[in-house]
Amino acid sequence: MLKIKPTTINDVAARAGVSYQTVSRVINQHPSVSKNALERVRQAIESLNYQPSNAARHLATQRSKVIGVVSYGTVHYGPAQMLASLEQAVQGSGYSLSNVNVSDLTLEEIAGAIQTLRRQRVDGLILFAPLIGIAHTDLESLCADLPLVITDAEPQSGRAVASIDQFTGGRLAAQHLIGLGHRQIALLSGPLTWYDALLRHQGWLSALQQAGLTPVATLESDWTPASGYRATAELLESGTSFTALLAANDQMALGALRAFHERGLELPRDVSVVGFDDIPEAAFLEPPLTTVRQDFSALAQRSLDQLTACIDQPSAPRHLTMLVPELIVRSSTAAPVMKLEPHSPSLRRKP
Amino acid sequence: MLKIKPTTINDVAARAGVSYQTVSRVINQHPSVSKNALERVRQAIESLNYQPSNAARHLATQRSKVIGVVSYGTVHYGPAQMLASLEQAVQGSGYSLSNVNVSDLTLEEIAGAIQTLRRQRVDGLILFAPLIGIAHTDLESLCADLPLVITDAEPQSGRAVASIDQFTGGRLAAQHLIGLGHRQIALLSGPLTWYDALLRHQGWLSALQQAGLTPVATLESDWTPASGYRATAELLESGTSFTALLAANDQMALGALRAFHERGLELPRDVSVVGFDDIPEAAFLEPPLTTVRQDFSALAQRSLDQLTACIDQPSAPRHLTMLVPELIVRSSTAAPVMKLEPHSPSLRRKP
DNA sequence: CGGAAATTTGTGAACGATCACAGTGTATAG
DNA sequence: CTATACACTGTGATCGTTCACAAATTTCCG
Repeated sequence: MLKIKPTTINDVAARAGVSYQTVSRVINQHPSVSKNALERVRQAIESLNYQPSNAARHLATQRSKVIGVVSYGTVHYGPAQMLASLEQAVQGSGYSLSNVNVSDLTLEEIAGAIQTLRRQRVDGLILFAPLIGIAHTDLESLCADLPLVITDAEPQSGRAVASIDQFTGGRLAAQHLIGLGHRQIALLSGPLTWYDALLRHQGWLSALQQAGLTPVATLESDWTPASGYRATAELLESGTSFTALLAANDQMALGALRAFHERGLELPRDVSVVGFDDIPEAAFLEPPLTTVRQDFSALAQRSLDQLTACIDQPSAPRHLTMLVPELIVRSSTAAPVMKLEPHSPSLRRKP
Repeated sequence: MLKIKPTTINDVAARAGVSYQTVSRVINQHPSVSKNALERVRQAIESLNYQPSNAARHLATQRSKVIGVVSYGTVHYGPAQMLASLEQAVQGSGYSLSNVNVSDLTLEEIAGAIQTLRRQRVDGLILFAPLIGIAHTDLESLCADLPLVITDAEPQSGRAVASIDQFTGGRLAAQHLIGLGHRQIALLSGPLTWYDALLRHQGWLSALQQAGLTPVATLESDWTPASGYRATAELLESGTSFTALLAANDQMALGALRAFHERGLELPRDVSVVGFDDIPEAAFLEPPLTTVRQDFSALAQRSLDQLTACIDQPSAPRHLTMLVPELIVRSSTAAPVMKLEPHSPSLRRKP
């Protein structure tokens, strides 16, 4: 298990015939270095392929230049996209990312993730785990005095929050259907332990309520196409009558599409469906899916900007950023067939 | 910009009334600590919410306990899945992951990524960037004496490689179509700068050749549904006659599906399509997609096992792991309609 | 050419942990 | 009751870097 020691600042100094401090100055672009020394040190660095040790630097400067991320469900489209966007956004900012993905939304898991990141002495924290059920006081004590930006969580006073306005997104989707004339609308939610899922759900309800409607059915499933399929199949079996379905993400909408197809129902003639996310597949489904697009890279950029602001100036005021998502109308939605027609479009109306 | 200093081993020692060394022993579970001291230190750690500094530890022990990852294209399904699986796999191994996603497959980008990871003094490297065009000698000098596992790259002697056997995957897909009786097969490749794309392509060709066939068309696009759609549309416009299409991933297959739909072609009656990846959506498309499934979590686990073996014992022999992907037959493939029938299934045959 | 100012360079201590070794104190044996 | 082993505890040096300060060198001006 021999391990060859990497070259250090001293090796470079010896090679260049200067003191280690001069090398340090070159690395940190300190102005008081003579042209001569600068050149020699540069060459020594080059020829030894020297890279300064982040750990030693961190120890000496008391800043790790690492931003911690606590994520959840990165196998799903939204979180995966968010993570990739964050990675993109830190490029060139001088920071690097350290991500811990929690497999469960328990307080223990979250606490464990934060502790892992504390051991790394991260300079700040971006939380994009839906924190329903985690008391703010717990979070407070876990993060202590760490600069923190929360994503996908309820706005809390005194905390920097950057979110996509899921509530408005939900309203947008529902209003679209209502505007088309739908009055019998079923809801296919994500797991309501996710803050996003809850907010989209509440957004739907808000719009329905405003139009004097109540959902004809409320289903909850787990974001996957399979669960969306099952839930929709059950709904159809139950004989509930509806003309439109609001799904909390595109994958579940896809499962629903499949359930409709299998029963010979056509979109948008027999049912309208609105998804959420605008996954790359959405435009190419049969039919192309009307959905709500979220701008993850903008969210990532904002989160990062806010966090770095907090790090540089802890006294700075905490902002609350809300990005409004965008409704993308495609072909999975249309006006419902007139109620007066003899062959009513309502599905399997109970006898 | 005041920064409250995190608690150190000395704070704990003072609190517990012992020396810092005793605290260190408790942290590292050294046996020679009296029950009394152990208990007091534990309480001090608890009440101060102490977390040892990884950086200081790293400096003293000369091991960072970090594994570096160089990835490419993590917005796409495969790489994203691989990354999530790796994250899953390191949980509890004592290591943590540091990922750098390169935006370009140039030598400079790769070199930059590796340097970033060298500054972190990673204990080992997992490369899952398709390294076509990067000379082995370059790689050799970049990684010097770092334990290294390569994924998605050509087998190199002396290097540990863990891959999914894309070539065989491609063969499987092609053989399936050939077995069904297809003889006019078009190919829809990914960008051939990706090693995976190239290998799948070669696998297809190999199976076709073995059956005495040549592809009726060869398209190359960029993994996205949109590009798959465009390529397929162009193919249809060109009037080329074919009964089946091999796509290098499911998303491009989806784009193709859409192009067929729009022209009134039905699957699998008029055309058969095989994808690659088995994305969660695949089973719910219209029609459910026949595809080739890759086991990313197995790949991640293997890569990690190999790497840790290399780290613990650099002299250990390098293995070459090949995971065979699995053909998932669904409803997008069927035997072609008989050629003898009056209304031939071949598409837009040139006059 | 002398001396002050400015520029450049070097020295010692610190960061927070571990390692190697040298002390304690207590029990066990002769 | 002394000698020896053993369990436990503490001290100094170290890892690779930066910081604060001091020393050495150069530049400038009268």
